[in-house]
Amino acid sequence: MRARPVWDEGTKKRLIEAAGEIFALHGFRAATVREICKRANASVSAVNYHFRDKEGLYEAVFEYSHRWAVEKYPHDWGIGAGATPEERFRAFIRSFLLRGLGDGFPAWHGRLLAQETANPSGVLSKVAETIIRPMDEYLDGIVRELVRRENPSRDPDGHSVQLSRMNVIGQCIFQLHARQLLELTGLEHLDRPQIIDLADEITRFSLGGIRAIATAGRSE
Amino acid sequence: MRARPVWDEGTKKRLIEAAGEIFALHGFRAATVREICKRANASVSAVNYHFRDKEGLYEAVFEYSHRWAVEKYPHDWGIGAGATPEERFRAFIRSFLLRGLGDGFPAWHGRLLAQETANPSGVLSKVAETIIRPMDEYLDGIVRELVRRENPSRDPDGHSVQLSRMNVIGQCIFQLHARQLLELTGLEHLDRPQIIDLADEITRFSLGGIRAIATAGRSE
DNA sequence: TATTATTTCGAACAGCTGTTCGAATTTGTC
DNA sequence: GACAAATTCGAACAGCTGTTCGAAATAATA
Repeated sequence: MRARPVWDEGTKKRLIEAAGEIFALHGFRAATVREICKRANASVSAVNYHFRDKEGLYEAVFEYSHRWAVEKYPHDWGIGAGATPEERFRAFIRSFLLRGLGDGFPAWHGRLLAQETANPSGVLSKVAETIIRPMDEYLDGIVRELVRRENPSRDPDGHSVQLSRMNVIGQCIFQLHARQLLELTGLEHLDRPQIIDLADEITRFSLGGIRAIATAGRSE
Repeated sequence: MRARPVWDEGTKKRLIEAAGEIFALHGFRAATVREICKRANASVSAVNYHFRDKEGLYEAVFEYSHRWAVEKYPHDWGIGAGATPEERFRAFIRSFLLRGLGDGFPAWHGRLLAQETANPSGVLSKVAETIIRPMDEYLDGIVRELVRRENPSRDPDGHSVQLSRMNVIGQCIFQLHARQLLELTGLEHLDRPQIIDLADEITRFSLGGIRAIATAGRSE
């Protein structure tokens, strides 16, 4: 006569989605299993049954959100094969921000990465190889092209390229943090065109920055 | 016959410094009073005696580190009164990074801010007025000058200025996060000249970005 | 030295944490 | 419908959390 799991489509899936929101909001350590289960309308022991651990749940969340992210917003999102470096650069930033700010239901993908950046939990290293490294290498290729274009006379300086990459990612991740903070204090959600506008402005800013780095001498 | 507090210069001060390190490392919520007291060689009840709360300790840490920061690395660090906007901009970024990456003993000041950015604890709002807002307004003035210089024909667009500010701060905070992560995985500490080099590269990048934003039309 | 206030300590507290376990329930297969 | 496997549940667990409290120790004052 008590709660029958009829109205749902799998406790497992509900747990992953609830956990994604909570983990993205509080980080791994501060998030509690009980809060997750409450949001998922499941008992606390369900986590251990389906995922063995709180950590196992965390990994599952990462895997789930990563699969969703690369499927819905791949790095070359919305552009063709023969696109210019600028276009690919813009597409990369757009998809990055849409992954973290969009209202698609697992919109917490980017914020998970942001949380891990601020407070690495140890689980990160397991998924870093499958999530962060490919992203970083993809961006590296674009930046190298941009630098080479700006200064064809010599090979891009690896140090400068790395710095430019970090600056771009830093701007994007800061947007995720700032938005999360602002929305908690009662700011409206950004809709899709606004996110794209924001992405394009960051693109413009970063292109200017990369040019400034590329055209300068190696050392001051 | 037991531990006599002779060898120290005040439990209170030791607690604040130990707490600074731990809070900067784990954030407010994940840091534990017991770990702090262990590092400070004090009993757990000392926190409640001197600071009433864990939260009170946190506020004391902020106040302490803020006072240290503005004294040792003010925003106009190392430049004279009649400096150009570029020089003031560079000085701002240098002091920001030195506050968070330097090896001065409360080097955790910047990381505290970074932690609060990633996971606002509620205490932040109390200190935001005294720490973040002045910093933001100072930076705002510089960026406005830079934009006006680039495009004297019209007043700086407030939206663009805000975005440029966020981008600059985002790059700097990301450096703090990235460094903390890299150092945990066994990377060497940056020494002072390296930090200054890094600051100057970020300065160059950001100047290029600001110029790109300033010279572009308001809307695409 | 006697007396008072300040500081420190360890033990104990209630509450929350992740996890385990057996019973109850649902689902799948014949 | 009968049986077995998979799933869900609530209760209970040991461990850690921040905090409290009275006693012990120190410092200050006379």
